[in-house]
Amino acid sequence: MNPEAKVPAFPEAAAVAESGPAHSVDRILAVAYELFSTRGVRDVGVNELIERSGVAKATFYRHFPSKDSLVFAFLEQRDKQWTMDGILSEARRRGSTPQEQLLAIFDVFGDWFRREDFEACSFVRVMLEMGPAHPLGKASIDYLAKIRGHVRAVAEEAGLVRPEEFARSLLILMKGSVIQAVEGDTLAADRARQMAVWLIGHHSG
Amino acid sequence: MNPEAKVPAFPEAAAVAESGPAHSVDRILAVAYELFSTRGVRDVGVNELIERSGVAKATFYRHFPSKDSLVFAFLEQRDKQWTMDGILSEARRRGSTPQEQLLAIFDVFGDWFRREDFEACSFVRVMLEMGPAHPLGKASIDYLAKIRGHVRAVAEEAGLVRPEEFARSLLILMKGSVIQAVEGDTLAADRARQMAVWLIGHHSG
DNA sequence: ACAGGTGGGAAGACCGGTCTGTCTTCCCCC
DNA sequence: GGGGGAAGACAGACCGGTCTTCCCACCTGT
Repeated sequence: MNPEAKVPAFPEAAAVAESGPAHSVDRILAVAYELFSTRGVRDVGVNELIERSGVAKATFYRHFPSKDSLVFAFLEQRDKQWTMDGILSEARRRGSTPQEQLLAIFDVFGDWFRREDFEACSFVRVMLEMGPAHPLGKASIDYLAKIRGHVRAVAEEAGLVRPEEFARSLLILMKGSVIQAVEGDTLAADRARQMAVWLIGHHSG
Repeated sequence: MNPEAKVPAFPEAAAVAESGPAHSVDRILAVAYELFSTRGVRDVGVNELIERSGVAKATFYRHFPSKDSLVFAFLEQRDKQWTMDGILSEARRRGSTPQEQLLAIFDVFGDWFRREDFEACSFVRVMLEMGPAHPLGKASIDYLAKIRGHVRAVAEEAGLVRPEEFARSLLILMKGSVIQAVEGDTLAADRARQMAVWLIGHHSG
C-alpha cells in the first residue's frame, strides 16, 4: 500500500535515545525521575516524557494507565533511591553512634545543597504543587511521615526521650533547611545542624 | 442590528459579584488574592479570575498586561497585608520586648496554622511552583529576604550577636514549621518556638 | 531449516478540553 | 457622540489520553 513504506529510521539509535536501560518501562522511569525531580510534576507533560524516552505513546500508556500513575511510581522510586539510599543510609554510614547519625543527616544535606542540580525535596514540592488533599499530595505526606518514622527509630536507638516529638522537631529543621537552600543559602545545613545539636541535648535524659 | 439587543443582564448585580470593591482593578486583585493564596498560582487560570471578579477579559488585560503581572501584584499585596500587617506587626504587638516579639512570631503562626483556610506560605509555594530562576520565583525570594531583614532588625534591637546568622536560622524554623503544618502537624509552631528559645539563648551575649 | 503467524513497539494523527492572550460587537453612561 | 466596560468569539498552543497504521522480531509447525 504505502509506496515508500515506513523509513527504517534508527532501528537502534532511537531505541537507546537516552543510552539508558533497554526496556521501555525502565527508560520511561529514568526520564521521569530526572525531569520530575528537577522541574516538578506539573511542568513536565506526557509528550515530553515520551519524546525524551524514545518510546511510543501507546507503549507509555500500556505501562502507565495515566500520568498520575507514573508520578506515583516516581515518588516510590524517589523514596527508595534518594531518601533511603541517598540520605538515610549515607547518614547511618557516616556516624558511629545514633546521635552522630542524626547529625550526619545535615552533613549529607550540606553536600546535597551544593550540588548544582539541587532542586528541592520532591515530596514537599509535589505536596505544595498538588495540594495536601490530592492523592499525589497525600502520597507525598505519607513518604514524609516515613522519613519521620525512620528518624524516630534512630532517636530511640540513641535513647532520646519523647522520640516522636523529637522526630517532628528534627523534620522541621530538615524541611526548613531545604527550603532555605532553594533560595541560595548554601550554609543552611550547618545552621540546621547546630539547632539539631541543641535539640538532641534537650532530649537526652 | 441585533433584534434583541444585549440583555441588560445585571447592571448592578454582576458589578458587585463578589460584593467587593467597586473598581474593576480592585475586584480583580481581591479575587486573585483569595484564589492564589489558597490554591497556588498555576492552578488558577485567567478565565476563572475574570468570571469570579465579574469583569470583561479586555478589562482584565487593560489593567494587567499578562497573568504574570497580576501575580507580581498579588505577591506585593501578600507582602503588605499578610507578612507585614498579619504576621510581623501582630508579633510586635504581642511582645513587650524584642525577644518576646521574636518568639511571638510562632504564637501568631500557631493561630494561623489552625485556621481552616490555611494553605502554606505563598512565597515558598510560588518559588517551588515556578522555580527559583523564574522572575516570579526570584520575586518570591526577594520577599522572603525582606522578612529575614525584618527579623534581623528585631534581633539587633534585642542585642543579639551575629544577627544575620540568627535571622537565617530563625527563618529555617519559620519555613520548616509552615511546611510541617501543611502536612497536618498543628503543633509545629510550638516545636519551632521551643527551638527558637534555644536559638535566642545562644545568641544572647 | 524455513514459512507463516502474532504480538509488541514506533510514529503520529486525532479528540476534547484548557491555557493565555487578542479582537470584535454591543451597550451604557457621561 | 465618544470612551469604558461587558460579553464572548476566536487564535494558537498545549494538555492528557485514544486509536490507527505499519514494521519487525520472535515463536511455532512442518
